[in-house]
Amino acid sequence: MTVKPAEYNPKQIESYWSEKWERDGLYRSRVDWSKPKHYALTMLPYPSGDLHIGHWFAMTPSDARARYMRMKGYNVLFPMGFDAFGLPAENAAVQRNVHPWKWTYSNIERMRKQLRSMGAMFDWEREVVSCDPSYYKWTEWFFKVFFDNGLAYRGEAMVNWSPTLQTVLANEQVIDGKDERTGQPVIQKLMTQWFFNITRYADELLDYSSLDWPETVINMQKNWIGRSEGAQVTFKTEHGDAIEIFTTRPDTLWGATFMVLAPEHPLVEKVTSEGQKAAVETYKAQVARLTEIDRTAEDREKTGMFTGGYAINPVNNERIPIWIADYVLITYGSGAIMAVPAHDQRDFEFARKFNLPIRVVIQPEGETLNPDTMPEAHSHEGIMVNSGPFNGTPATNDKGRKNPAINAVIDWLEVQGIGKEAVNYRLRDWLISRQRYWGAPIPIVYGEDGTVESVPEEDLPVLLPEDVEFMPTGQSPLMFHQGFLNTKTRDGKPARRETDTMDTFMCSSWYQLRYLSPNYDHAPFDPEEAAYWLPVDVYTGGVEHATMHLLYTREFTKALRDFGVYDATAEAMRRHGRNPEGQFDEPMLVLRNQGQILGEARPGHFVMASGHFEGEKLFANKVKVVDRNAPVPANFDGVAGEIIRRTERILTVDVSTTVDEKLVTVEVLDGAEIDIPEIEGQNNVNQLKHRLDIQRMSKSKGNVVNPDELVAKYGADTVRAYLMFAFKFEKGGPWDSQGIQGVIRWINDVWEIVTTGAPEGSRPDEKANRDLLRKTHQTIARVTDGLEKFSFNTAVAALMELKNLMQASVRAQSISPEVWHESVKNMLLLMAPFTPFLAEALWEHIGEPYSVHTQAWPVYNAEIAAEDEVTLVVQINGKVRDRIQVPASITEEEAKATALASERVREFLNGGQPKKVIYIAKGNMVSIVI
RNA sequence: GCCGGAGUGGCGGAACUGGCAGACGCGCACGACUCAAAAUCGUGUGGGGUGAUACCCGUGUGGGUUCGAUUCCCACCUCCGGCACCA
Repeated sequence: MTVKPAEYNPKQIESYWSEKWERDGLYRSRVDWSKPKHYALTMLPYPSGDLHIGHWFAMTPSDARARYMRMKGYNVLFPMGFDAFGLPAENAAVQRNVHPWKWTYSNIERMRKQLRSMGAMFDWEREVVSCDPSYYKWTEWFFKVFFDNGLAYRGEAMVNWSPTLQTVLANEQVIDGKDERTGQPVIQKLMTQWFFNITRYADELLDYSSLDWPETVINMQKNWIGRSEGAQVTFKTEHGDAIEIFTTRPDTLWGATFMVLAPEHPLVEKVTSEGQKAAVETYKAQVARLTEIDRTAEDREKTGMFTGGYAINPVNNERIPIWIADYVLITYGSGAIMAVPAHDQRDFEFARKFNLPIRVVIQPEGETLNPDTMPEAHSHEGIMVNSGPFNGTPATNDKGRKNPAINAVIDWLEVQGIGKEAVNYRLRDWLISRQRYWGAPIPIVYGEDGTVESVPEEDLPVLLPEDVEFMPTGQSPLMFHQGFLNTKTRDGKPARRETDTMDTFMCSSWYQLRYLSPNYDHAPFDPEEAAYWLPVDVYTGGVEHATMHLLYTREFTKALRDFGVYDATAEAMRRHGRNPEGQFDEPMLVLRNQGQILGEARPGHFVMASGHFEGEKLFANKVKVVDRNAPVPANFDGVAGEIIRRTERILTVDVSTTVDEKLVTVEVLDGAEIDIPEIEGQNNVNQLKHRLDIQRMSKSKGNVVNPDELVAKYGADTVRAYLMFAFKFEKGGPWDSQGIQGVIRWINDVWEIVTTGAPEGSRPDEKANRDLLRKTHQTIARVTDGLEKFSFNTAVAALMELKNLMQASVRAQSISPEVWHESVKNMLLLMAPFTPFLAEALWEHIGEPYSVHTQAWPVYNAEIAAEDEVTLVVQINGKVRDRIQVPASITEEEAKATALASERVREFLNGGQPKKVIYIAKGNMVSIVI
C-alpha cells in the first residue's frame, strides 16, 4: 500500500533543519591541517535594517559554491559580519534621536534573523561587528602600526565645509555646491587631516600576476592608479628658485613657450611681480570659491592670470612667462607644468585665449604645421624640429622609454643634470579622517606643546563615549565631550584627543583577518588560525567596490606584511610545513563580481478619471481602471490614459493615446470613487498602480522585491535556486516575478519524485536504466563545471534536465528501484549546494545518513556518461543535410562511408565525386565538399 | 577624449578549444481534466515557406579567413561601465 506523500512544506522543513544544523554545529569551521582549506568570503553588509534581494543574490550563490567546496573535501570557512560604522546611523541619531549604538544593533539583530533564513553555511561563532570595541580596538591598533611606521601622516586636504553648520560634509551630501539637507552653500576649505601613504605601494598594486580577478576590476584599478612615465625637469625662475615640473613628453621641451603653476603653488607669491599682485590675488580668490566639481566641469573655458614673473627653460635658456591657471592641479605631479601649446591641447587652448606664442617642435610627416593657423595641438608622432641637438629624431606614438625621442631626451637630461626619468600617479593618498562620531577613533593625542603621539597599546581601544548629544548641526559630538577630549600625554602632560574618526573603509580593509579569531585579544588575529586559513581563496561582491575597498584592502595587506604583522603567522606556517612565501602579498586570490538585481518593469493602470478641471489640473471624484485597448467614449470629458507616476493622491497620467498633450496631473479628491475591477470590494487611491521602468530598486520607486515575503511564500530553497537560475551571476538583471514558477515546479517535482519512492512493480527496461544513469553522470559533470565557473544558471538547468528524465522514467515505470535510488541519491547530493533544506530533508527521507552536507561530492564516471549511440551530422559545403543515428564507437572510415552512402548525400553528389571529405570526431560530423 | 565590457527568439539565458544556434526556464497558443477557474498533464513555439516535406533566411551592421564562424580578423553602429584640464 502506498501512502500518499506529504505536501512540500518549506516553512516546516526549513525551520526544522536550521534548528538542527545550529544545534549540531554543522557549520562550525575549525583549523584542521589534515585537510586542505578553502576560505570563501562575501562582502559583509552594512546593517541598514533590512536584507535586500541584492544581498541574497550576492550571498546565496557564494554559499552554494562554498558548500560544494566542502563536499569536495575542503575544510571551508565562510563567515559573515557587519560593516557597522558609518553615516546613516549618525543621521538616524540626529533625526530620530536614537543613539547610533542602539540603531545599529537593533538593525543587526533583525538582519541576523534574515540572514539565517537564507540557509547559508555561515559560521556565526565567527561573526564580527566592526563597531564593537573588541573589533575597533584593532582598527585603532592598525592605525597605530601605520603611524609608528611612518605610513600615516597629517596633511592638508580640501573638504566640503558648511559655514552655516560649522561642519564638514561628505561628497554625497553636497549637491550643486549646496548642503543637500539645508540647501545652504558649501565652500572648499583646507583642513589638516590624516592620510595613509598608499601611493608608496602604487607600483606593487599594479602587479596582478598572482590574482584571478575580473579584467574590468583590474582595468578600473589601473585607471585609478593612473601610472604615467616621463621625466622630471627643473626649471628656474629668473631669480634662481627651482620649479620642478613633470612631463610625459620631454621630447617637446624645446616647444615650451610659457609655464603654468597651480594657483595654490607655494612659489606663486614669490614669482608674482608688484604690478600683477592684485590681479593674481583676485584670481586666486576666484578659484578658491569653486568646488572640485565646478573646477572640473566639462568644456570649461580656460582661465588664468600672468604672474609677471619669468622662468628659464633649462634646455635652451629661453626666458618664458609664468602664469597661474586652475587647469593645473596642485594635487598632481608638482603642481607646475611647462606649457607646450603646439603639442598639448590644453596648453594650446590656453595659448590661443591669452595670445601666447606657439612653437612647433614635432613636425608630422607629410604636412607642415603652422603655429598661426593650426586648429588644434598636434600630440602625435613626427620628427623633432627646433630642438637643438635632437633635430631629426623621430618621435613615435609610444609612451615613455619606448618612444625613441623621449628615451633619447631623458638620457640627455640626466647627462646634463637638469632632469631625470620619473613616474607619476593619478592615485592620491588615502584620506582616512572623518569629522564624525560614528567611526573608530583615531588613537592620537596632541600635547599642549604641539607634540603628536599615538596612544600606547595598553590603552587601546580609545572608546567612543556613549553619553553624547547629537546636534542637528551635524557636528561631531566628540568635539564637545570634555571627558573624551581631555587626556594626558605619555609623560603625563595635559593633552587633547584627536576627534576625527576613521573612514569605514579602514574597518573593511582587514575584516577578513578578524573572522579568523573574533574573540582573540592578544592581537588582531590568532597566528595559528591565520597560518591555516589565509589568504582568502574566493571573494565575491559588487563591482562598485572595485577601486576603493579592493584597492585599500590590497594596500593594507601589503603594509601589514612590510611592518611584520604577519611574522608570527609565517612562523606558524613553517611549523606546519606550509611555505609562507608570497602568502601575505594579496588578501584575496580569486574575485568575482555579481551583477545587480533591478526592479521589474510593469505597465501602469489605464484609467478614466473625471471631475472638474482647474486650469490644466483635474480634480477627480471618480477614477476607473479600464482596459487600455478599449475605446474611450467620444463624449468622455475627463482624463484617460496610463498612470505614469503616483505620489499619494497626485497622479501623472499619460494621455498621449487620446489627446496631443502628453502628461496631465490629476488630484484624486477625498472620498472619490475608485474602481479597480481586478481588486474586489472597496478600492482606494493607494491601490492604483503606476508604471515602473526597469531601474534600480528603491523604496521611493515602489519596485522593491522583499526577500522575506518571497521566503514566506515559497521557501528559501526556491528563492536561492531562482536567483541562481534566472540570472547570470556576473550580470544580474531585472526581477521577473513570473519566472520563479519554473523553479517552484522543479522543486515540487523533485519532492514528489523522491517522496513517492522507488517505483515498485515496474517493468524495468535495460535501456531506460542505462539512459538515466548516463544522464545522472552527465549531470554530475555539468553541475560540477557550473559551480567551478560561477555558472550557477547552467548548473541548475542541468539538474532540471535530470529531473525531467527521471520524472519521465518514473511515469513510464521503466526503471528499476536500484537505478531510481542511485539516481535520486546523486541528484540530492548535487542539489545540496543549491537547495540545502530540501536536499537534507529528502536525503533523510531516502534513509541516507545525516547530513547530506557532509557527504562527498559525487564522482563523475566518464564510462557511464558516455553515449552509446550518437547522431552523425552530415554537412555538404558547410550546411547540415542529413543526420544519421550511429554507434558512438564508429571509426572515421565507417563514419565517412555512412555519410557518403546516405540518400541525401547521393542526391547532392548526383553521381559525381566529392572534392573533400572531412571527419570531425568530437562533433560527430562529416563535412563533404562538392 | 582615453580605457574596458556587451549586443543571440516575445523574455531570462545556453552553446567545450572554429563543428548540429536557441539547452533549461518563463511566457504564449492549442488540447485534456473541470460546471468553471486555478493547479496539473499533453502538444507546439526563431522568421519565411509547405497539406506535410523540401528549401530559404537568421546570433548588432558590412566585409574577410575557412569545408564550416555566435566563436577568429578588419571596419562600423548601438548600449553599458570606469577615468577624465592628470601635464
